[in-house]
Amino acid sequence: MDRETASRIDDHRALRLWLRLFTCTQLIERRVRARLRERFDTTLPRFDLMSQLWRYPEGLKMNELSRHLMVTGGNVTGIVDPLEKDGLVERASEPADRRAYRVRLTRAGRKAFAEMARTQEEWIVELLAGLSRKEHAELYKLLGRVKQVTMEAGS
Amino acid sequence: MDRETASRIDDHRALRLWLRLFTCTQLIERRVRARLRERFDTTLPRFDLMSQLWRYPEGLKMNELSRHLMVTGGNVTGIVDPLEKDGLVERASEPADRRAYRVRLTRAGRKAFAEMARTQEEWIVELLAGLSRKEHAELYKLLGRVKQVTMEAGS
DNA sequence: TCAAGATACTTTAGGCCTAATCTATTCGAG
DNA sequence: CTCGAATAGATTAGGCCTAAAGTATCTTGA
Repeated sequence: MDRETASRIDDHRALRLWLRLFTCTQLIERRVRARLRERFDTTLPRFDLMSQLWRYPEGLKMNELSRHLMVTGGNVTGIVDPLEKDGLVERASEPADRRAYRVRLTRAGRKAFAEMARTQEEWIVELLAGLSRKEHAELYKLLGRVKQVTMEAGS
Repeated sequence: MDRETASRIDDHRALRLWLRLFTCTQLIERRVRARLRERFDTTLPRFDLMSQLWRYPEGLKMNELSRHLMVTGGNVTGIVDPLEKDGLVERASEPADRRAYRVRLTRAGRKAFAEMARTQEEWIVELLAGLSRKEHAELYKLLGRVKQVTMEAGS
C-alpha cells in the first residue's frame, strides 16, 4: 500500500502525476535513510551536509550551507553541532567577519564521507538498475522540465 | 541554489537522476506545505490523513491509516490526536475488537477537507500547467517504471 | 482451558525541520 | 563618526517522524 494507490481523490492528471512523483521519491529516500542508519549509523541530513563540504574543501559559512541545502539556518546549526562534536567537521573562525564561521570537513570527516559516498552511489545505481539508458535520459529530461516549470510558476 | 545543482559529487547517471527527482519533489512539496499553512492553517500530514478518511467514509483503524500513509503507528497517533481535539475526526469504538478504534471524519472534517482538496488540486494543476499533455503522460509512465523497478530491487 | 504469542494502539526518546525571536557584529547614509 | 538597518548565527517552541518499549486485548494450540 502507498499513498499514491491509496489516495485517488479523483482522476485528475496533474494530481496523479504529483502523487506518483512523491511516491517514487519516498520509496528511494526511505531506503537510503535506512541504509545510512544501518551501515554507517548516520542520517541523510548529516550526509547531505557533509557532501556540500566535500565539494568545497575551503569550507562554507553557515548561511551558505543553509542556501545549498535549502533549509533554515537554525536547522544547519542543529546538524553541524553534533557533527562537530563527533569530530567530522570543524568551525574555523573567519577573520574578516567575526559574526561568521567557516565550516570544513576534518580529516576524519573526509575519510568517513568518501566511504559513505561511494557506497551510497552503489545503492542508487543498484536501485535504478532496472531502467534502460534511454529511460534514464528521458526521465532526466522530463524532470528537468518539471523543475523549470515549477520554478517559473508563481510564488 | 538547490541540492541538485549544488551536489555534483560526480557525474554518474543514476545519482544525478536521483538528485533531480528529489529536487523536483521538494520544490512542489514545499509550496504545498507553505500554502496549506497560509491558507488553511494546517499541515501536509494532517491533510494526507484526512484525505485517506475521505476515501473511506466508514472510517479506518489506526493500523490501516498507518499502512495507507506509510508511517509508523506512533506517528498516526500523533496526528489523529490533535485532529480529534480540533473536532475534525472522531474515534468510534469497534465493538468487535476492544483494542481498536475506527477513525472517521466528522461533519466539520468533511466540510473542511472538501474545501482544502479542491484548492490544493488547483495549486498542483497550476504548478504543472507548463507541461504538455504528452509530457505529463510520458513522465507518469516513466515514474511508474521507477516505482516498479525500485520496489523490485532488493530489501 | 489457558498460557504464550500476536496484534492494536500509545508512549518515550531522540533527530529533523520551520518560523519567530534573540545577540553580536557589520554596513551605510547622513 | 554614529545610529539605524542589515546580516550571521544561535535559540526556542512546536510539529513531524522513527525505533523501541509498554499496555491492553485477542487468538491459538496443546
